Amino acid sequence: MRRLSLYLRSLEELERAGVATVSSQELASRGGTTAAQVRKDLSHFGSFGKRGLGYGVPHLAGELRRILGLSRSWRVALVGAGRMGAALFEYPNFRDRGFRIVTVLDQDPEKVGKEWGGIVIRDVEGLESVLREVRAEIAILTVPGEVVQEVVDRVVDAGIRAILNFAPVRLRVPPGVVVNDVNMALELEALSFALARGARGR
Amino acid sequence: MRRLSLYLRSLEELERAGVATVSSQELASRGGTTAAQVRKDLSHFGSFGKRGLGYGVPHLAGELRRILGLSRSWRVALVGAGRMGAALFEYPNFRDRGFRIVTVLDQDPEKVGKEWGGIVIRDVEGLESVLREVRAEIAILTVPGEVVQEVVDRVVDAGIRAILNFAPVRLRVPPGVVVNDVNMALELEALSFALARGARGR
DNA sequence: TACTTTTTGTGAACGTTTTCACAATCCCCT
DNA sequence: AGGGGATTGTGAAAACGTTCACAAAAAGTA
Ligand SMILES: NC(=O)c1ccc[n+]([C@@H]2O[C@H](COP(=O)([O-])OP(=O)(O)OC[C@H]3O[C@@H](n4cnc5c(N)ncnc54)[C@H](O)[C@@H]3O)[C@@H](O)[C@H]2O)c1
Ligand SMILES: NC(=O)c1ccc[n+]([C@@H]2O[C@H](COP(=O)([O-])OP(=O)(O)OC[C@H]3O[C@@H](n4cnc5c(N)ncnc54)[C@H](O)[C@@H]3O)[C@@H](O)[C@H]2O)c1
Repeated sequence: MRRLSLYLRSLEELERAGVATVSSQELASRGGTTAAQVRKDLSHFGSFGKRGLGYGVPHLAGELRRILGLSRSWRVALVGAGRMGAALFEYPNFRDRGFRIVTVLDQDPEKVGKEWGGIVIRDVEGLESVLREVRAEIAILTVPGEVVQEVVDRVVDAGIRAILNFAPVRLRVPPGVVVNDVNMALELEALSFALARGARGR
Repeated sequence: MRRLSLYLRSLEELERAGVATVSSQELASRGGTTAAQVRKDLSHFGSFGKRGLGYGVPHLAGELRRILGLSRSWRVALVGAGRMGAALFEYPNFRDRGFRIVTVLDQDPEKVGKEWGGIVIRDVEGLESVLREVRAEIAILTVPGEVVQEVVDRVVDAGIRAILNFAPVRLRVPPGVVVNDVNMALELEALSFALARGARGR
């Protein structure tokens, strides 16, 4: 359920603003959906509200964090210290939400050994042992599309079961491993489609 | 239809490999879907295949490019010359697919006037006139979440009708303007959810 | 306590998307 | 030229997701 994250984001805003309770109506308008949708989504995981009153903001936020697995922090390995990898590494928002990059790996001898904010870039050569050593649980892959499948096979071998992939390539993984893709080209093409459609009929 | 882009990507691979025709079955397995799905998707826009034979690879690729609006090139404005903006600017894949970044804008006086690969970073102060001057059609926004709504209002004023937003903020736009979000934190949270779910029941 | 107001939780209705199944069509081979 | 094998295009069925509508519950009011 992708919308739970959005609700959590709204709840955190409300928490900071010191609001005590919120109705499904209010959550819906902030999340860009409907009140019935919010209630259905939440009721799927339990009964968190009080009839006539709404949902307790800190309580619901806590429940959502628990459901989403965000009440703990996750150990993340970043493979590919290129431009995209650097942007992600320096982005503070991930760490704030419980995703800690604990190691960075690359193939380029120019980059291996360099230090990024206290973390030394390791050689991808020793990927399996490094990932086990740092007990990484999630891998973010910002390597070129030509090599990403090979890297995937190795991180899966190293025991990783969750992967965030930036290469525009469909990955093959064994059952039990979750892959999410971030495909910006696809989003741009969706815009192109909408503009082209708008310019023609409808 | 988001899947059309995926089919096109497969078709381009097949084109490079010199394959002449492809069946819905083959396209489906490459795109991670089913043969019936591929045929339904395509039949919605016309009848592009030959029964008993499959689809002509170059022909179908051409049709998909036309449908997706990729047979022309689009003029893109990049607002926010930070880390993410820099990674996107240097990424050759977008230009190859017909998205040409024609101007870059930022607020920081340190950055304004600098040159990035032949393009001078302009001051966001003059956003409306710059966007009209370069005839931008799509805006990519890589500015901080605190200011993104203000920037959106201005690019819409400047005539932009398609926006790719990287800030983790829900944008409000008038009807007729399309917004796509790239929300990496959300993708990470989906991984966290899957891992937490896997560790508990099911 | 009884009545009113508010808002949840949820079965049922509705709409959309996916899958199924098969006749129609095309190429190829003899 | 005609039959065989392959694969599309597409209605119909099934699955899935969203919206509706309302009884049940909570809290305030008198
Ligand atoms: N830059 C962008 O804006 C952008 C946008 C969308 C998608 N992507 C995708 O993200 C990925 C990375 O893009 P980028 O722009 O950062 O590229 P980049 O060339 O700047 O970085 C790639 C890095 O991966 C390293 N690398 C290569 N092979 C490796 C291997 N086998 N193991 C470990 N590291 C290896 C390289 O040394 C380099 O540091 C690509 O797949 C690209 O398609 C990038
Ligand atoms: N870096 C990442 O990996 C990452 C990941 C996900 C989302 N994002 C989002 O992308 C956006 C940019 O992130 P970043 O890491 O590049 O930040 P950044 O601070 O490196 O860059 C932001 C840039 O925007 C400019 N800017 C500020 N206000 C502006 C304005 N009003 N008009 C024009 N330019 C302005 C700044 O001068 C700066 O150059 C943020 O919204 C962030 O949440 C970034």
